[in-house]
Amino acid sequence: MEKDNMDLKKTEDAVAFGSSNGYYNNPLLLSSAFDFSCEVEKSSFMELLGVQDYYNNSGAVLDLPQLSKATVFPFTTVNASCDDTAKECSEVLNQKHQPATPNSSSISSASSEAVNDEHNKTVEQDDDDDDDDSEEDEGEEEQLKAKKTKQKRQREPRFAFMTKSEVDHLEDGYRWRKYGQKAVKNSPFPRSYYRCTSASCNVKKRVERSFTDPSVVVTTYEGQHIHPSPVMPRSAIAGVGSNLGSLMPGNYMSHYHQHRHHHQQLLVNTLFSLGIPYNNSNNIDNSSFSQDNGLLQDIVPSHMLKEK
DNA sequence: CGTGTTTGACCTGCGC
DNA sequence: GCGCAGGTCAAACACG
Repeated sequence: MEKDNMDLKKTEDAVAFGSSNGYYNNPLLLSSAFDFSCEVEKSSFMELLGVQDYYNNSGAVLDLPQLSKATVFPFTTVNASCDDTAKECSEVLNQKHQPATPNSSSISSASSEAVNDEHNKTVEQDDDDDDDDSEEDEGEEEQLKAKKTKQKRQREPRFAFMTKSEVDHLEDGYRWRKYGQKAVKNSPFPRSYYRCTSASCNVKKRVERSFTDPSVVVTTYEGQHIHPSPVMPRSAIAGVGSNLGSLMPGNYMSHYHQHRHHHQQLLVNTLFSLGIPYNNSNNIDNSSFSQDNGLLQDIVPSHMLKEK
């Protein structure tokens, strides 16, 4: 498990990069959270998405038929058991998440700011192994106590992605119930808090509009769904929605694989919400998903994985 | 009536 | 200790 954490930490080094390709002129900026743990996977994944061009360690310019172009940033991977304090993590990330191209486009910096800002807030978790989720629900005092302790100890892994969209709450294949809204300091746009409506699923998400670029929506997910997406298309369900991340107990997969799975799921959900088939340029038949493992290779043709 | 949203109050953590 | 900001709760409300 510790090794997994280390791997995940490495992926946190991913930086939100600006692109010199003027992607901000494109109708859609899609920035998502992927932890490409190795170059093979990264290239394969992007190839899968129909990426025409990508750069090592930088944002990739996607050339998707339905989108014109979009940019994917690998960022905001948060491991679930970082022992460091949030402060320490934030400091590290602050240093590392400087735009690679300082003179990149305005939206790039704006996005990066948003990302960094989000990231700073995102990288806060504790590693309480002594968690016992025993909660007595007798007596209001006990409830309150439980609430307090629970709130303090539990912090699910979070990650964010940014989407250029006119609507704040993007359809991602799951049903959400809004449970709060707060004004954000230094921003005219409020932050909305949503919770997955599925029983016993504690996934939350925050949605806020970047004040530096009001056309960009920053969505932050916390936790992982323990159920299939109720409204996912069959292809996506076959590829992601019904895989281990949905069907297996949370502790079955390593954190690492859970993250990978979740990021894939996020991408697929996001692309789906935008009307983009995630396998648009590949002949991936559903049979290949029948025994997936929630891993990248489950949605990437095998020949891609062989490429080095 | 069930489901989801709104919104003010409250709690918590953090910096000073 | 105090103030602030983020996050959550829950009653009231809206809507189909």
